[in-house]
Amino acid sequence: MTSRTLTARRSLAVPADTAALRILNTAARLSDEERALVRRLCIFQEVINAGEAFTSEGRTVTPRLILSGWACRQRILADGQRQIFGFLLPGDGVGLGTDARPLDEASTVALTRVECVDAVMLREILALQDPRHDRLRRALATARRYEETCLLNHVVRLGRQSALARLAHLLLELRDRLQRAGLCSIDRMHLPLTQEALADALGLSLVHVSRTLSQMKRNRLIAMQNGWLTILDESYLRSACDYDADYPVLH
Amino acid sequence: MTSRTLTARRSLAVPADTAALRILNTAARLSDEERALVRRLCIFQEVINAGEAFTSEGRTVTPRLILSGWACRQRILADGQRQIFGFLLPGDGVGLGTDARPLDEASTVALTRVECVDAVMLREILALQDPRHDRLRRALATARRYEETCLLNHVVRLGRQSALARLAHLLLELRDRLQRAGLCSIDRMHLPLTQEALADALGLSLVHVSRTLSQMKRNRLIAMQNGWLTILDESYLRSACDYDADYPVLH
DNA sequence: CGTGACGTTGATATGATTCAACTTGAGTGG
DNA sequence: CCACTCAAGTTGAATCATATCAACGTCACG
Repeated sequence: MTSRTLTARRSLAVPADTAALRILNTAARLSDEERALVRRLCIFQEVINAGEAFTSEGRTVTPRLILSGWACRQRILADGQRQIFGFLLPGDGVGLGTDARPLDEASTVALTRVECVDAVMLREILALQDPRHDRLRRALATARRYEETCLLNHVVRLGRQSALARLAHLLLELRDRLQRAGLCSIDRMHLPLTQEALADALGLSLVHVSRTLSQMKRNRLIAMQNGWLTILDESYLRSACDYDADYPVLH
Repeated sequence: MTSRTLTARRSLAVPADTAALRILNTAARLSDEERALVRRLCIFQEVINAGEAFTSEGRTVTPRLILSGWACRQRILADGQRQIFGFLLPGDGVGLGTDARPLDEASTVALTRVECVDAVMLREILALQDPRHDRLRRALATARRYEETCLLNHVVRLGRQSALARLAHLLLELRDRLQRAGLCSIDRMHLPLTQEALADALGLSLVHVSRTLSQMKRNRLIAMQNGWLTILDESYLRSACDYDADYPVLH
C-alpha cells in the first residue's frame, strides 16, 4: 500500500544522526552513553516520501526521530481547507513521550522526502526510568516543552499579527530551530516549503503569501533562490514581528 | 500586596467542589476514595479577584483547582495587544501535571472572581504513584489532553474561520465544557466574558465581535441577557462552524 | 450627579481574498 | 531535441471581511 521503505543499514549516516543529537544535547548535555544509545538506534532507518502520512494504519503515530527532511502536523477541515499546526524539522521527534498527546495524534505528513528512525525502542528504554538516561529524558521533555511554546507562538501569529509579521516570525523561528540542529548558518537556510504550506500554516491565502514574500524581497529583507532563503535584514524583521527567541532554559 | 484571601473553612462548599469532581469523573470514573481525597482538599479555599494573576511571586503557577469563576491564559504583546490562549472554567485545573508546561507558564489571569483550591498537596500525593489513585491520575491526564485539543481547535478557529464561525465554535465549546461540569443546561449558560475578552481570544477587534454577536442575535441564532447566553439554533451554529465535540474517549 | 466600564452603531479605510491570466522550470515521452 | 504537461509561483483587478475612528447609549456605583 505505502511506498515506505524499511532499510537495515549500518549507520553510515554519520551526518544524518547529528541533527537529533545536537538538538537533544542543546536541551540537556548528554552523557557519552546516551549519545551512543541514540546512535545505535539509527541502524533502522525509514524513508517517508513527500505527501505521505506518518501514521501507521493503527491510528497512533509510531515514535520517530527525523534525520532529514521536513514534515508538518495538520488538520483537514470539512470544507477541504487545511490548517498546519507546526513543522517538524531534522532532529525533531514525533510520538515520543509516554502519553499520547493530541498534537501527536493530529495527522503528521511529510512535506519532503523524510529520513527517520523508528524510536519505539527508545521510548521503551526511557520508560524504564534508568537513571543513566536521566539527561536524555530531560532533553526530550525540554523538546516537548519547546514544541508547546511554538504552538503558543503560532496562536499569537494567527491571532494578532499582520501577514508580513506572521511570515517574518515564522521564518525567524524556523531559522533558529535549524541553527540549533546545526543545519544552517545565521542568515542562510534551506526552506523546502511551498507557499501553499506557508499559507496553510499562517492562515493566509496562497496568493497573499506570494505577494508578501515578493514585498519582503523587494524591500531587501530576505532573498530566495531555488529553495534557499537568505535573511538580509534580521534586525528589521525582528522588530517588525516582535520576535523573541524563547528556547527553554537548560536545567 | 495582593488581595488574595486564604480561608480555612470546612467544606460547606458542597456545590463548589461538584464541578471539579464531575469533570474528573467524566474523564475516568473515580473511586469513592479518590472522590473523598478531592473533597478533603477543598478545605483550603482561595479567592482570586477579577483581573488578578494566578502566579505567586515565584513565577511558576501554584497548582489549583477552580471551583467557581472564569480565568484565562494570555500573553501581552510588546505593542500592548493581548492574545488569549484559552479559558479556564469551574472544574478545570491549573499547573497540575508533573512537569511545568509552557501553557501553564503563560500568565493566567482571573476574568471574574475565582474561588479555587490549592492543589499542591494533590500534586504531591499523585506523584507518589499510589495505585489507589490511578483513576484520578488518568482523569487528570485526560483533562490535560483535552486542554491541548482545545488549543488545536483554537488554532483552527484563528487560522481558517470567519468571525461568525469563530464565535459559534467557541461558544459551543464553552457550552460543552460547562455542561460536562454540570454547570449549564443544553441551551443556556452563564457567560461572564466581556466582548473584549472574546475579541482577544478570537483574534478580532472588539467592535467586530459586537457586530457579529448582534448579527447572531438578529438572526435568532443566540440570545443574550445580562451575562446569560441562550443557544437558539444549535444545528445551524454547528454547521456554520463545522463544530465537532471531540472530548477524549474514556479509557 | 458625575464617572467609568461596557456595549452599540455609522462612516470610512485597509488588508486580505478571490478569480483569472500568465510565467517559469522540471519532468516526460515522442 | 522538441512539444507537452504539471506544479509552483507571480501579477492585476475587483471584491469582501474586518479594522479603525468616533460618537453615543446604558447601567452600576460612589
